[in-house]
Amino acid sequence: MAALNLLEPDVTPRVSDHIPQIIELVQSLVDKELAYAVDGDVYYRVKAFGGYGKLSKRNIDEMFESAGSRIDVDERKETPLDFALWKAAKPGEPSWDSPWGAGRPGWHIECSAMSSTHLGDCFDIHGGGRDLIFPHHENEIAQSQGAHGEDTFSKYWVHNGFIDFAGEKMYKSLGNFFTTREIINLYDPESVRYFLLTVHYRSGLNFEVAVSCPACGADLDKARQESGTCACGVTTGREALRQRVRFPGLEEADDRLAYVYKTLQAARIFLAGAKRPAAEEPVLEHVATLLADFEAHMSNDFNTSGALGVLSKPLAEANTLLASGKGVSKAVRYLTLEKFVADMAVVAEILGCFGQDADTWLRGRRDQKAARLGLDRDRVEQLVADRVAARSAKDWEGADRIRAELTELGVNVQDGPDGSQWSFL
RNA sequence: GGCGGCAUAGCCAAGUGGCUAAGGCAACGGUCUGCAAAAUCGUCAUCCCCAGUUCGACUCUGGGUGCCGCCUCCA
Repeated sequence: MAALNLLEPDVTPRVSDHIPQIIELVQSLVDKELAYAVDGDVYYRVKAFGGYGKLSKRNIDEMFESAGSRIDVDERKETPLDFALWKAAKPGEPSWDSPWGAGRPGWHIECSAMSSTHLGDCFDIHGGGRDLIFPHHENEIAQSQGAHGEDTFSKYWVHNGFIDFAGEKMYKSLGNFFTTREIINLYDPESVRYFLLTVHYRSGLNFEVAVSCPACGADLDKARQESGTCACGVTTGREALRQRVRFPGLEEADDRLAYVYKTLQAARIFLAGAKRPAAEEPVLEHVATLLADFEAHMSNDFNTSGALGVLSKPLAEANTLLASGKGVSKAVRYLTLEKFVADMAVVAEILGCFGQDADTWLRGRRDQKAARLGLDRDRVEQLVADRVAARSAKDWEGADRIRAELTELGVNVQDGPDGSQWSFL
């Protein structure tokens, strides 16, 4: 979690530490006749709670009719929709004493009990996967509002979509999923975070999976990923195939992140080497509205995708300014870049992205890749130095020869006003 | 079978009852560069199908198709 820049929860409550609160909550529902006890079980009387179904937009009357058509109904319940708040103990199960005998909590009640214990009867946001909307969250509402009143419990619901790998399902030959650990071993955790941010939280997210044949290096299409057999005739086992997995979506995210960091880095270098103008002047249009545009999207149900989108124009504007001061005054150039850097810091704080030191991030990215590819860095540095020497002697042929050599190694050299930098192709 | 959600360019993905339907990737064409890369500029969609409502719908309603989720002691 820390690697993904997620904050630690303040409280991680355990059900077994809240049995008294749970019993108290169940009792209050019984007292209000919203629940009834049968043979040591306690069930919620769904029909007695008027708002049932409002979260999942289900019609309760239709549900009463169709419920039970697929499963056997416990005859002791008043209606099939009634759900357990407390279950009588079965032999061998952990249990606690209660007014209804030894038993354990039902499967929704702890959320109601623990949320009111730690957050109070009313709180702002309740999250969860969209698969939990019915019945889990619906039942939580029935329990909490039944006990505490109609205007209590969560003000907003945040239901997130799911992550898929390679579309509908995973391939048998690859296994069914990849862990976060496996993925951040391959890609920078911040790139993963950025990738997650490129879609709205309510939408699902698909990790496209690319796999190449260990024998010939050809990319395997879906059918071949499934079978593990390449066109070249070689069949690869699951573990070996998993070693060959790439996530194109994450690579794209990683490149985008690098673009942002490079821009930020260049802007900081520029500002460090220039003088701040004495008088204030209006900054260029896209940078001027960056923060307001960004926040408008974020304020609209955490639209991170839209928010990321509005960063493009100011980013390009900054890069244009960085490349040349043509057409703008020195003051506007400086002040625009200054505001760009400052506002991006605010954006970084909100997103948990773009907040690292650009030099460190960029260098770390390159070093990690060099290590993974087993690149001989000393040799690369030497070749780059040789090429710089050749260039300053205007030995273009020699310089080109060295560039070709570096290309062989998968390395690209960029010539800039401040010298030559190398990176990966 | 029932209920809920989604369906936007080659790919990813925002968005709106009427103004140019964001942005990214890819592609193509410029600028820049000794070469190149990076950067930058430009080009690239009428929004799953059918029928309605409306002066006008991609955006609303109904039907269809496809995909996802739930209805299974998993919270």
